Amino acid sequence: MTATRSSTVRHTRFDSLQQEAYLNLWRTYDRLKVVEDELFVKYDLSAQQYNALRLLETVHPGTMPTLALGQRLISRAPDMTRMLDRLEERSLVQRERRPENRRVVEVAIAPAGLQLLEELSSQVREGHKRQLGHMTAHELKQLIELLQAARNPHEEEGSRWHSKEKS
Amino acid sequence: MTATRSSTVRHTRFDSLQQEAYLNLWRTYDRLKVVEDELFVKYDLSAQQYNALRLLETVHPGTMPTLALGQRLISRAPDMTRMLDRLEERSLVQRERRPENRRVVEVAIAPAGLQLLEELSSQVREGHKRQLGHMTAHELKQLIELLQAARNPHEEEGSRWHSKEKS
DNA sequence: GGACTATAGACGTTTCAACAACTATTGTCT
DNA sequence: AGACAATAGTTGTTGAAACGTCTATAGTCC
Repeated sequence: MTATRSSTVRHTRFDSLQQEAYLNLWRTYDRLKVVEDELFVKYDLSAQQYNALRLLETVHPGTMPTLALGQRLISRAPDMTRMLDRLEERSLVQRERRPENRRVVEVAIAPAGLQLLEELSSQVREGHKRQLGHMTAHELKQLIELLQAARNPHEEEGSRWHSKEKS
Repeated sequence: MTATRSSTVRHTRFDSLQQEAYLNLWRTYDRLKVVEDELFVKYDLSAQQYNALRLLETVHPGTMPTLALGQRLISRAPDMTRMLDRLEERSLVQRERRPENRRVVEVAIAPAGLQLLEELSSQVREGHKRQLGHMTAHELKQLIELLQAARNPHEEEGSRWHSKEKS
């Protein structure tokens, strides 16, 4: 009687279904992140920086206060100042203080930043295809919905990531 | 005629379904990670370190070579040496070189490490409940399956994270 | 069995992230 | 108007991650 991998054994590595889900989430994120990072390192960018540029692009030619930008990033960024320092050094963004309120620093994407995004756009698209191109549209939609449901209680009510109840 | 949020508008923030899925994955991981980190900082641990201790626990009272441990962690860790330095300083693990092969360093969890895990176990369980306790078992299983499918092509064939085809 | 290669880890350095403390500016309250 | 509080960033510091290089040991092949 050799022991076969029966489905009742399946969860032995995990303490609970919640844990299994979380560790799978972590692992999956980590694996897919590798694909994305491969692309960005070639341009000396972090995913987070790319994300910031993308956000600034959406308001271009307008601007955005430093902190507002930080709050809208996917992953929380407590050190916007230095991140913007690096982007500004490379002329990817511009900063200015306006006389109306000299506390806030308004940030805008610079021409070089727009050009970089342009240059990257097709590669990023291909990267996402390499990451998840093997999944069907139906699977992806289902995954997205479940992920939203999973994090929803952890999002603030008004956040762009928060989704309201269906009913 | 006020514009309602019709479902056709839903994807405007994303370039593709793959991108939407990946960014949702990232965001969800980031949000849930916050919950876990809250717990671990109280014990001056990183999630990665906790993970390493858990792995060592599974082989206790046996040992594991440094690199093997690094490869089995959820997220890749290129600097096991110093991570183990820190754990050893706190007497959570022990290391030794054996005469059979003086290249490899065998790592074992130490009594203090076992005790720490014991101390943490219920809190970790509660943490996972706080993270995902609002999801039904069915949803969690579905999520797990989709996550596995999503990362599967990015796992090595023999990895503990790789799942074979169903058929 | 000596040269060559492969393996396992350690170490030096640079860069980033996180946290706290600090500065400058504006708003509020009496 | 002056004192106090709140807002928006900045800066210092410490710890950890990433990367490549370096050392020690073991296996392989004339």
